[in-house]
Parts: sequence; C-alpha cells; structure tokens
Amino acid sequence: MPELPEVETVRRDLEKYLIGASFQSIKIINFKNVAPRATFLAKFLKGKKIVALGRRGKLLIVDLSAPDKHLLFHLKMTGQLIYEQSNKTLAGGHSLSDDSLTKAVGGKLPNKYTRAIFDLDKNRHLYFNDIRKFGYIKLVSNDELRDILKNNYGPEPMDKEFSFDYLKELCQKRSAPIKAVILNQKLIAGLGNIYADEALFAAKIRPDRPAKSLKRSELLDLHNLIIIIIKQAIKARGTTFRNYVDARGKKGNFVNYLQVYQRQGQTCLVCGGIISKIKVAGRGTHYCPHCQK
DNA sequence: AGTATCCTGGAA
DNA sequence: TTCCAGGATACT
Repeated sequence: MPELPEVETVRRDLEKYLIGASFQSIKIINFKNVAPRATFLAKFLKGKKIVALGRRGKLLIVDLSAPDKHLLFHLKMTGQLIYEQSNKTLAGGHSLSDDSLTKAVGGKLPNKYTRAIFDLDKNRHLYFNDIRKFGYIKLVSNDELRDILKNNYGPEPMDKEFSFDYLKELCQKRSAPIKAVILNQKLIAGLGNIYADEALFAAKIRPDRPAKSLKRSELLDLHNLIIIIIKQAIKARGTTFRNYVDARGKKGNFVNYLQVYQRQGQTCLVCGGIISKIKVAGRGTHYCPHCQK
C-alpha cells in the first residue's frame, strides 16, 4: 500500500521525467474519483505544463504552469502512477524501447486497470492505474490545497515539527492504541499499516498499548525509529507487497527488510518466537509477543 | 473510539 | 462462497 516512502519514490521518479512536460490530451476510463469532471479537466489541462512535483504525507501534488492550480493524486490502496515514453524512431533509424521497464507491471500500458491516461509532449505518457478505484485525481486552487493540507495532514516524520516533544504530547492524553495514533494522518502524516507495524516492532512496543501508557524511554525510541524506518524505506524505494510499483513499474525493495508485517506464524528475526497477528484500530496488526511489551 | 463504506482480486 | 487486503471518510 503506498505510504510516504512509496509516494516519495514515485514523486522523485516523476520529477526526473515530467518537469516542463505539457499536457496534450487526457482520457478517464471507467473512473469516478476525478474532480472536476473529465471533460472539463481535459480542456483545462491542455497546454498546461508541469512545473513541480511535491508531496505531503501520501498525497502527490503536481504544480501546474497555470497560476493557482495544482493537480492532486492519491493512490490509496492499489494506485500506481507510471511514466512511459512511446517508442520513437530517431533520426538515425534507431529505435528507443522501453520494454524492459514495462515488464515489471506485467506488460503493455494501458492495461485493464488504467483509469486515466495523460498524454504529454515528446511522446511522454503518464498512466494512473488503480485496481480498486479508491484513489483520486483532483484539481484544486491554492486556497483549496492549503485547506486540505491544514485540515488533514500533521507533520511528517522527517519534518522538524515532528519532535520528541510533539509525539510525547500527542500520546500523553490519548487512551487510543498507540498504533491508531501513529496511523492518524492528522497527527503524523505518511505512516500506513506497514510502517506503523514495523516502527512499533523496532521500538519493542505492543501496537495495542494505550498511547498514554508509553514511558518516556519508549516514546524516545518510537520517535527515533519512525524517522529511521521511513528514511530506510525511501532509500529502498518503498515496499512492494502486492500492487505497489514505482513510476517505472518496478517493485520496491523494503519488502526484504520487513520484520513483522505479514510475517504472522513465522519466526521472529530477533528472538525466534512466533509472530502474531491481531486486529488493532481496524487493521491487521503484526507483532512479536515476546519482543514487544 | 469502533464500524461501514468505497472497489476488486486473490486466497481460504 | 466468503473473507481479507487497509487509505480515508462518514457515520454511530
């Protein structure tokens, strides 16, 4: 599931290929989570350029050459944003092929899960794929974007504002499970189910502990490890457990470093005990009963 | 604070 | 055939 490290990987990839690209035409296919409606969006985007790619939590923000307009992408559970340049015969007769790069997504694009196609200049194409159609595409003004960010996104792990004191204050008065607290995007932006479980394992804290029950030393560890794990995951280009791929259709490598996520029934890599799976905050939750107290 | 909802595919 | 995956929101 695309969380902060996955969206950041896509953002960095797209930044390499799409800065300065201008929209030619767009197609929306059997997909409702688009605002404004597809025909208006297509007309608006035509000729506009991509000037910057930003991110807040799991939200990808495309700044456009139109003043006061941003195109937002949220991948939710199964969204993918894949860049491709069409095969093109060069002056010398050589053929430019992207086949090796499209193989990771299982063949040619668009595919049956392609919900939007953005055709850009220089034979560049951006495909928005989403099996479950939970993701969304939204064109917003400066004011709308400011409100969205202000109302829904707390500081993210690498921000200065995500200090130890901030985390301590969040937890002090909450009886909700610590996992629910660190998953709440309004409190900390960017963690999802994978990195929440991994951070709590690394900090040796049971996910169902009431947040207010955490000791200072545990909060210190959790604060440090959230930051460290998110950084490591970005370095590894994210985690591909099911559907996530980067902007070139390739898988993330952090799956090789997972300690507990989806490892229920397997042996703990630290103590050799058996990893458990329970439900916390409505999510499948993986932890080691021996290591995590 | 917990639960239903949006969807679909894959596993049990 | 039913359950599960879990991001975010709308409910209760």
